[in-house]
Amino acid sequence: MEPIDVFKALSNETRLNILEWLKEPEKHFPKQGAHLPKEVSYKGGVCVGDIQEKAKVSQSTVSSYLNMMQKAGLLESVRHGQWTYYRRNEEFIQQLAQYFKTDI
Amino acid sequence: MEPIDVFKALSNETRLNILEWLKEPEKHFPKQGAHLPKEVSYKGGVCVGDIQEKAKVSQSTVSSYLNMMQKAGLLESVRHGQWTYYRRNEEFIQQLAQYFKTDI
DNA sequence: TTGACATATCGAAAAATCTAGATATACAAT
DNA sequence: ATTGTATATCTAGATTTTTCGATATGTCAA
Repeated sequence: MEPIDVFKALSNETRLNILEWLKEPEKHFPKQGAHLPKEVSYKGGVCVGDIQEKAKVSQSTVSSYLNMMQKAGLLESVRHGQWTYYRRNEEFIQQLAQYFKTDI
Repeated sequence: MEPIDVFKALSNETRLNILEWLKEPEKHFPKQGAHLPKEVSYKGGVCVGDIQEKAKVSQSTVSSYLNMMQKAGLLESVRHGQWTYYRRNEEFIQQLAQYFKTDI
């Protein structure tokens, strides 16, 4: 875990919003999972396009944001067909909260 | 509390180090408190010069780092004579850990 | 009150980040 | 095969951050 990369990822309003939205995907992304067939269970995953629409930044920007957050460990993704679904990496975020509590 | 300012403050190796050093000032700053007279009790406070020496960045840089961290809420300071002593704002950091746990 | 020292602030160059549009890639449907 | 759609990558200009040296301010000591 690279704390600095995590903090950098969190140092941006839009990225922080994305992380919060993904806590309650069904609330913030009503159309969520529209393309996800049932045999692929990826609970809470939201595709890039839906996130882009809500975040109101360009497609390339949201793509690189998501990539950055994933590299930092905050998100995980799965590609299905032409869509990439991102969701929070709750296990990592849990560890992070622990790290924060004990190390910061 | 402005989470983004906090995360920006933590997005730098040197600043992160300073925060960690200040968890155990007597360990990391052996000469700590050399100028602090006993009647001023400011436990754990370390003066700018000592921090600069350890951080190995310029005086102006360390001064602005400390100011930034204080504005973010992470540090608090007291001036005594010609020295300014900085220490962790543990109460704030505590709240922060809580925020992190519940909101991130 | 002058000189020395600690810290803060200013101004600027270099580096990093932000963000978009253009293009590439991957897949789906026809 | 071709076209359309979703996402990723590339490129580049704008903005922000980093970091320093120079200078200013505040304080102590002689």
